[in-house]
This record gives sequence, structure tokens and C-alpha cells, in this order.
Amino acid sequence: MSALAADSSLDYFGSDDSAFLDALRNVGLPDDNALPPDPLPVPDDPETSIEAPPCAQPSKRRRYTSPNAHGDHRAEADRPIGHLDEAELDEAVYGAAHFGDFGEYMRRKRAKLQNQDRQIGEGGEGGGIFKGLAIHINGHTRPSVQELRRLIVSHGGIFRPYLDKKSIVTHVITCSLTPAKIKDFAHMRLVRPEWILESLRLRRLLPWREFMYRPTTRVERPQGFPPTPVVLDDEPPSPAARPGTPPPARPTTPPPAPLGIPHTTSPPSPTHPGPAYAPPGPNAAAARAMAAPGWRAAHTAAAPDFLAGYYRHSRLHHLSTWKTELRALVSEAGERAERGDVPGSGGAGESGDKDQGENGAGLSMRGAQLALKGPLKGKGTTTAPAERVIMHVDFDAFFVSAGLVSRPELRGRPVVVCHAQGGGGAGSTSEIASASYEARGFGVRNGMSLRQARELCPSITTIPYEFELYKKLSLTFYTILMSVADDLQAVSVDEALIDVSASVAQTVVDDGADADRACVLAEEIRQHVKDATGCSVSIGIAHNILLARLATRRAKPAGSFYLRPAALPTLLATLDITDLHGFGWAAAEKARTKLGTTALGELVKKSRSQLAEALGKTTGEALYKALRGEDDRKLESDKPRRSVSCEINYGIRFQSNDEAERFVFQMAEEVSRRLRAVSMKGRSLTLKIMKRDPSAPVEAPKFMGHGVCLTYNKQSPLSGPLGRATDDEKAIGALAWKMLKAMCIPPTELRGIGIQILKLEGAEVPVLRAGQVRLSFKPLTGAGEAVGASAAGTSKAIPSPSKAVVTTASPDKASAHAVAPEMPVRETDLSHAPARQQANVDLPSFSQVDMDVFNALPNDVRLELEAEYQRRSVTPAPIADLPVVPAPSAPDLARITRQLAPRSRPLIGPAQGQGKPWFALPPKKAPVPPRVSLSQLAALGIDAGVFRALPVRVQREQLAQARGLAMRPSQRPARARRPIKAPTRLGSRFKPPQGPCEIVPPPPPPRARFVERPTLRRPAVRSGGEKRAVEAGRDVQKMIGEWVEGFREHVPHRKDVKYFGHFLERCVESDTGIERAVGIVRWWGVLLRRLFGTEEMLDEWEKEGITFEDVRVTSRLVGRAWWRVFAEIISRMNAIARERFGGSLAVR
DNA sequence: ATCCTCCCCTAC
DNA sequence: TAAGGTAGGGGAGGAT
Ligand SMILES: Nc1ccn([C@H]2C[C@H](O)[C@@H](COP(=O)(O)OP(=O)(O)OP(=O)(O)O)O2)c(=O)n1
Ligand SMILES: [Mg+2]
Repeated sequence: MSALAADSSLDYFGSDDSAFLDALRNVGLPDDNALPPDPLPVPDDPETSIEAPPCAQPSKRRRYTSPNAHGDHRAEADRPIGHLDEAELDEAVYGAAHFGDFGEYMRRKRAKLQNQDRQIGEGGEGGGIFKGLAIHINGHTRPSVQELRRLIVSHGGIFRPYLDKKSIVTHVITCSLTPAKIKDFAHMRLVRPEWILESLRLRRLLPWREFMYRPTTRVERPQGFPPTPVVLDDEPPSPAARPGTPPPARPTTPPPAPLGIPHTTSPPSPTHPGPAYAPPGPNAAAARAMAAPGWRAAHTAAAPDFLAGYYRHSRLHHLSTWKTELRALVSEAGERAERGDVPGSGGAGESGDKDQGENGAGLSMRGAQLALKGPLKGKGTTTAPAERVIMHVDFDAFFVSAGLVSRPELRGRPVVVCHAQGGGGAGSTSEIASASYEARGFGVRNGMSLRQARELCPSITTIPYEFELYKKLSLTFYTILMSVADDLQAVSVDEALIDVSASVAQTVVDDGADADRACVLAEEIRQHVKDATGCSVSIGIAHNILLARLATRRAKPAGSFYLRPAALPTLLATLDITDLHGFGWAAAEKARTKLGTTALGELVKKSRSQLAEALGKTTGEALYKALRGEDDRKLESDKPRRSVSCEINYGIRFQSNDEAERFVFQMAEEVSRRLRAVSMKGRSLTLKIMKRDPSAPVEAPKFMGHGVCLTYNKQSPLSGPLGRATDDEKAIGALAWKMLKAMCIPPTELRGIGIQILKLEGAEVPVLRAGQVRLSFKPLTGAGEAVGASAAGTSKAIPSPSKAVVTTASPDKASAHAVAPEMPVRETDLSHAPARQQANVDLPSFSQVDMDVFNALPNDVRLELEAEYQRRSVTPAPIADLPVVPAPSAPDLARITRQLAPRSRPLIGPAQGQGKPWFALPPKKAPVPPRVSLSQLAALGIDAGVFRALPVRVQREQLAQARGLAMRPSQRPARARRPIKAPTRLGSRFKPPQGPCEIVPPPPPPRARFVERPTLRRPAVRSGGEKRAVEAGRDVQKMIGEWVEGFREHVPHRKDVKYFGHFLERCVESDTGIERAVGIVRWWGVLLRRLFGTEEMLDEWEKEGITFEDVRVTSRLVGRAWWRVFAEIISRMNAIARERFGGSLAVR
């Protein structure tokens, strides 16, 4: 029970310390009337328990709170914490307090936090220099909120977690304020954290004014407009300026700028001030949806097509998959390099020593430079660790940057990527994947809910995901890195570690110190990537991985930074343990409870054994060394894969066992598919189950989320029909279902399901598919050895893989990395590519080819490729069979391919050896690119960058499409339709006027004195179906006129915007509506220009400080609002247009 | 000691 | 309306 209490409080408060929990537990007191019985002994609602044999309750049930505070709160009254009547506690603490403004939740939470502080204070570090102060901390701070709180409380101060009218706050600590808060706090004592730190250092309370917080240049503006851009995303600091020193100062005053600071701590539960991820308690929208008949069956995991749709939209799934695929690609490239893949290149790396790092030459991507490096081959072994030059390269706000490539109009504005689009979603729990640096200036961070973001920054703009684009940019990025790296470790789709020791040595700089050369090289890389992708990356440079990562913090955004060991102490003094890669919330908690601090500046004083004791041996020692700038880990570019899994913990809402069973089998198919994709089989299956915690509401705070759960993981040996390892979906499904049944969990309580396959083995020979390519490597390395090793089984048998063994003999490795069907490399630029040169073409290894795509190729192309592969005898048998043998899991592979595949044809691998390293070679018979001038493209509304990236065939299509489009509605290319999900939706989706009309209530009157404002929602439209809407062009134009005119002194109404936006989007979706939509939008633009002037004019007026009478000022702001809405809608239309046609609309 | 199994944790 | 996945390092504690 006590364990539970601790657990519950932790869930609830996140960063509570155990002393406090102990104290609470020991207080002992009456129960909370709201308390439900302790969940433990209570059997699960028996109602629909899965009918199963002996219900063996799984051995472990663990409470799972999302590591990410997805708004999941343990039900307050979950379990007795003690016998303290909390009202009395409050009373004692605050005197006659009234909490009318607080819900029960907030009230209790606050009381507890307060109590906790008392505990800290009592145990405290003495001194009372903060006595009499009541301090609130706002937003992100450095040190962290928790750390500051601890410092304050332990020195006699009071920590105020929240602001309200009832309790006094003497000071507010902050590092950054949103405009809204600046206003709120106008009359308060705003002070920087340094006040606390310095006061403590000098052991006396320093005058707060000396540390007064001043908003950085930002000026608040009325309508919630974004501040002037803090940092331009696409404006790198002055070039390779002074190497060895930080890039030109960012617009920051306080040392650690609010920008670029990674998420702080506190995963579980909202401990920090600021908006909550979601309101506590069941998600209202979800409750409503679930109550609607048919909704659950159509939109949750109970729907037959849920799995595919879910994965198609899951960013985390993509992130994970890409990472795996990139690793495989890198690994393959390494192998090719070692092998001296390019014909004729026999020599360079002695056959004997393989090691990937083997001079740059090894990483064949190097092109011309390699020649020079040849002689240096020994490098991998000779270079002392201290001399290594490691770069950590990472896109700035990757998803956003990618999205802005085609939305330049949004640059400089607070933008986030998330699923929820448009102005709506006030309470949206949609998660933000990436926030622009401007948005971060408001405190918005990756991983927040849209709702939180809107609270911090009401004017935030959302843009949709573009997964294909991310993947494309990523490949380009990696190709560039490969061309300079001696070694490369794929970290994620937007991030990699490279060893550039050799390249640096070669970089020409007069008078160059290594550091100088490294910085020059870094800037070159940044420029290359920028040119090739339109996005900026930042680069951290140092002698080891750890420092390089730290350096990146300073480099961001859009810069590079060389961190020399000597500078480390100073840097560390400002950092928290969670700023180190690999150290998160849990580590910080351990440090805090066991060592009394999370500040690196303090931790550095701890002994090695102290750290080891607190954090574990390995981790502790790693930290000890890290604090001294030591890190001898080497880049990992070819580790064998050890597991393949598939889990979904979202949208799981079953009513019956049948639904659950169906879903489990679908998941089994999915894992099976993944296994086959990498030619692996497994001998062990782990079923991972999440079950709603009995105390958690049926609907989680996050829409369709899993909420607080108990987890059950059960492992079982897996074997196929014939005995050993298997990838058979039926075997997997049957076992998984059997295990789930045995858990006796009512299907209604399931919230997450996962299947993980372990003990992997390479698939057996008989299978022709991709995996067989693995064999093709053997002849080159010695078949005998390979066979022998294969008997050895799993990698474990070969512990620290000696270099030699790795490449030649490990079957796991070979099979694991030989295949990357989901991420075929393809040409990125046809028009630049030189004609194919027979000898040097680097076709992807056959295993890398996505079979579906391959099979779908035009006959001649396919035959030619087959011939080529045969010629090289890379793959003996398969070729003949391929066309015949349909890919094993055709439908699903097809799905995946569709999901990842661009409209272009895949196939050709990145160029090796000579030539522009970062552009792939064209397919044979490259068609002649159409001749179009940039201006022509512009006239047609096609984005030149996008266009250039398309295969010629598609270019032609697009061109034709656009030309027709400009004139009259025309045929759309096959397969350009947006996916449609549930049938129920289908109806409304294509009846523009209807959906919105039903959903959107009439907009309330504008705030000010506008009496009869026109509305877009009018009966005229309501009556129509799709046809009507299309016919409505004239009407719509008229309506817009009225709308804009009516609101010329007011910001457009959100609902109207939403409605209008929907209408236009649907027009773009339909074949017949595009032209009309473009016309309408143009007309709209004309009206806006007429009324408010262009945006540029507005800018001018503003810059020049031109102020007319108030009216004009108002009008200027209103004008901006209109233009902003205008841009938003256009960008949404363009998103659709891009998806359908690959270009943007010419609406401006 | 050393392995193995079941977690937890972290990252993107 | 939203899409909270996944692989791998490492620790605790039992089996060997
Ligand atoms: N909680 C998160 C974190 C990241 N991502 C995705 C979107 C990010 O764009 C991408 C890269 O993650 P980074 O941590 O590198 O963050 P950004 O690139 O967005 O910003 P920056 O690297 O500049 O801090 O991964 C995500 O979907 N969810
Ligand atoms: Mg990034």
C-alpha cells in the first residue's frame, strides 16, 4: 500500500520527493470520501472478461503513466495517501483560504506542493536568506523549476506554484515571458534566476533589482500578434566567421536563452506552472464521440482499417522506422565501402582490416577528396581519441523547417507542426511535433499539446505533416554527410553524428588550427544542406560525442559551435543533468534525492563512487567522465538489430473479445511483415499490454489516449510450424492472442497492445525474397566463414565483435542490414544527373529494392535492371522469380510503399565515387526534362524547388496539369486523391456546405460595435450539396465582399475563417473546384489590398512608426489579422494542392 | 562472477 | 479528432 501511495503521488505531482511522500504516508488520517477502494484486490469488472481458461493474472502489473505527461493524472482520490484533511491543511498553511477559483484538483495539488516544500525546508540546507519571500516561477528556467524551488524552499523562502489573487507573491522568477504574461506580470517584481543563484553563492540576499528581468526586445501587441521574429530561421549567422568561438551572439541577453533549450524535466504530471497538456479528467470530446453511435466502431482500433491509417499518421512511428532504415542504409554503405564495392578499386583498404572508419575512402561517398585521403588509411586505428573531430549535425525545427520550404510566407512566425489544423481546436490535445524558434520564444516546445501552445501563443500557426518530404530531405542530408564523413552514426531522421577527423585535416585554411578547419568545414556542410534542402541545420563540434552534442545546444539555431574542453567547466556550470544526452527525468530525480542537486556545476564535485551509487555503476561513471569532458564512445554505424516490434497504445477502445482478437491478429500480421522485410525470424514473443488503471477515468485526458494504465508484459517462446524461429503471422497471432486471453483483462479495459519479437535469427535460405541478397555478400568475404558463424546463431555469441568478424561472419548483421525495403533511395535530381556510367553506377543492393516498386516499374526498365543485377551476379536466382512471386505480404508492403513512396520512382542508389556525391544517378534512359523557365513555373503556381525534385515523367504530368489548371478544370493525375477514412465520414466530407453548417454555430457578434455583421454561414449555402457549393462561386465572391467589408474594422471571426477555409480546401480537393477556389482567393486578396493595403505597406507603416488616428492604427492591426488569415488559408490549400499535384496554387 | 529475464528509461 | 512508436542501454535480482 505504501508503495502505491508513493506511486500515486508521483504520478500526480511528478517531481515530489520521497521525503515528502514518506511524510504524507505517515501522517495517517481519515479517508477522503471520494476514495474508491484500493484497486489492487478488486477484480476487474467481470462483465466482459475475455472468456479464457485459467485466468492467470500476469506476474507483473506496473502503473504506467506516460513518460510525457500527456495530461494523464491519477485520479485524485485514487488511494488514501494519509489521514490529513486537506482542507484543514490548507487552512493551516494559508489561514482562512478560499479556493473558489480552484477546482478540487488544483486545490489539493497546491496544498501538497506547499507541504512538500515544508518538508524540504525542514530537511533543509540551513540558512534562511529567502525568508519572507514568496516566489513564483514562470515558464522554463535554468536551472530548472524544480531546482530553483528546492533552493528557495531550502533557504527559507516560500515557493508559489501558482498565481492567484489569494496568496501573496513577492517575486516572479523567469527566463522568458510570453507577451500575455508580460502584461499579467507588469506590476510584479520580475527577476532572473541568477538572483537566487548569486544570492546563495554570496550567502546573502542581493537586491532583486540588479537581476530584474527585462523582456528581450519583444513588444507586446494587441491582437495577439507574434512578436517580430526573434531569430530568422533561414538566416545563418555570419559565415564561417571566427572559428573556435561561438557564432555571432544570438538575440539573447540572459546567458541561456529561452531559445533552443530542450524540454526541461518533469515528464509525469504537471509540476510546473504553465498551461496543462489537457484538462484533468476525461476528455470531453472523446466522451461525446464515444457516446455517438457508430463512432467507436469507425474510428478506433475496432475499425477494420485502423492500424494502417494509424501508422500512416503516426509521427513517432515514422521517426522510429526511419531511424532503423537509416541505420541500415549507413551500414550498407559502410559494407560497400569496406568491400571496395566499386569495381577496380581493389586496393586502398587492405582486405584484412575492414573497419568502416577506414579512411574516408572507405565511405565511398567521398568522391574526389578520397583520392587524397587514400594514404591515410590507417587513420581509424592511429588517430588518438583526443584528436577525433566529431560533429553533431541536426536540423533546426526539422518538421517546421521542412514545411516552410513551401510556405515562405510563414517564415519568421510562430509555427508548429501538428495534426489539428486551422484556427479551431481551442482545447485540442493534438501533439506538437515541432515548433519553430519563433514559437519557442513563446515557450512552446516540441511535444506539447496544441492547447498548451495556443495558450502560450494564441497566434500560433499550424501546418500539417509532410512525411514524404521529411524523408526526402533526410536522404539528401545523409548523402551530404556521407560525402564528408569518415564515419557516421544515424541518430534520427534529422540528426547524425559524423567523424570528420580526416576531412578536417584536409580542409584548407591558411594558418589553420584544427578547430578553425573544423569550423570552416562545418559551415560548408551547413551551406550544402541549406542549398540542397532549403532548411538550416546546426552543428556542434568537439573531440567526442558528448561534447559535440553539448556544442549543438550552443550552435542552435542555424549555427555551428566548436566546444573545446577548456570551455567545458564554464558551460557545465550553467547546465542541468537533463541537458546531457541520455539523462532524463528519472536520472534527475535520483540525483536530486540522493545527491541533493541536479546542477552539473554541483554534480561535478561529487566523487565517482557517489555518482555510481546514485545513478548506477555504468551511468554514474559515464556521468563522472562526462563532467570532465571525457567520452570515449565511438560512433556506432553497424549494430545488428535485436528486436522487431509493433505496438499501439492509442485509440484502443474495444467492446468485445472479437474486436480485440481481430486487432491482435492484425498486429501480428504487421510484425510478421516487418520481420520479413528484414529477413528475420524470432524465437521469442513478448506481449505488451496496457490496461486502464481502475482509478483512471474511462476516457483519458488526451483524446483517445491510453491514460494512466497498468502494464502487463509477458514473454513466451515462439516457434513456427516447423519448430524454430518464425515470422509466421498466424503463429505469432495465435500465441499473442492466447497470452492475452490468459491475462483475463476485460476487452473494454484494454488501452494498449504490443507485440515484440526477440531472439532474432536471419531468415533461412529457402526464402527467395530480399534477404537472400545477404548471400551475395558472402562470396566476397568468404562463404565458409559465414556459414560457420551462422551456426553460432545470435550475435550474443560474438561479444565485442572484433572488426574482422563483424563484416564477414555475423549472420545477424548481414541479414539485419542488408535490407531496407522501406526506404529505397531514389534520385533526387534528375536534371542535374550526368548520364549513367555503366562501370560506376551504384545500384542499391538488391535487398534494398522495394519489391513492390520494382515490380511496378515499366517493363523495359525493370528488365534492364534485372539484367544489370544479373550481370553483376549480385542476386542469382531471385531475378527470374521476382515477377512471378508476389511479395509475400503484398497488400501491406504496398501500403507502406504508398505511405513512403513519393510520386517519383525509387530505385537508384546514391552515387558512389566520382561526381557530385549528393546527387544520385538517373535511371537508365533518363527522359529529357521538360523545358520550363522559372518564371513560367511561377506563373503556373508551381514551386520550382518541388518541381525540380520530381522525376521527369511526373514533371511533365505536373506541367500539363498546371497548364490545364490555369485555364479550366482538368483531369487530375491518377492516385492523387486524399485518403478517405471512415465511410461515415465520407458523406459529409464531400459536401462542403453541409458539414460546417451543421457543426458551426452562428458566429457571435464581433466584439465591438458592429451591429449587423455579415456571416459566411448563410442559408443560401446551407441548402446546397456539393454541386450547390460549386455553383456558388458567384455567391461566394459576393459573400466575401460582404464579409470583408463588414469586418473591415474587426478581426475576422474565427468561425467564419474556419468555414471559409473548409470550403476552399474542399474546392481544392475536388476536380472541379480548383479554378474557382483560386479565383475566389485572388478576389479576396484584391479586397484585402484595397481595404488594408499590402502586408508590405503595413510593415512599412509600422517600421516608420506612422501613426494616424486611432482608427488607422486599429485598421492596421485588423489588416494584419486579415492577411494572416489569408496566408493561413492559402497555405492549407497549398498543402492539399501539393499532395495532389506536387505544386502550389498561383493565388497570390 | 556471469548470464538471463524483466523491467525502466531515453531519445527522436 | 487524432494518430502516446519503438529500439536499445542498463539496472535489479534470480538462476547458474
Ligand atoms: N516530441 C517530439 C520531438 C521530435 N519530434 C520530431 C519532430 C522534430 O522536428 C524532429 C526532430 O526532433 P528534434 O529534437 O531535433 O527537434 P527539432 O528538429 O524540431 O528542433 P531542434 O532540433 O532545432 O531543437 O522529430 C516529434 O515528433 N516529437
Ligand atoms: Mg532537430
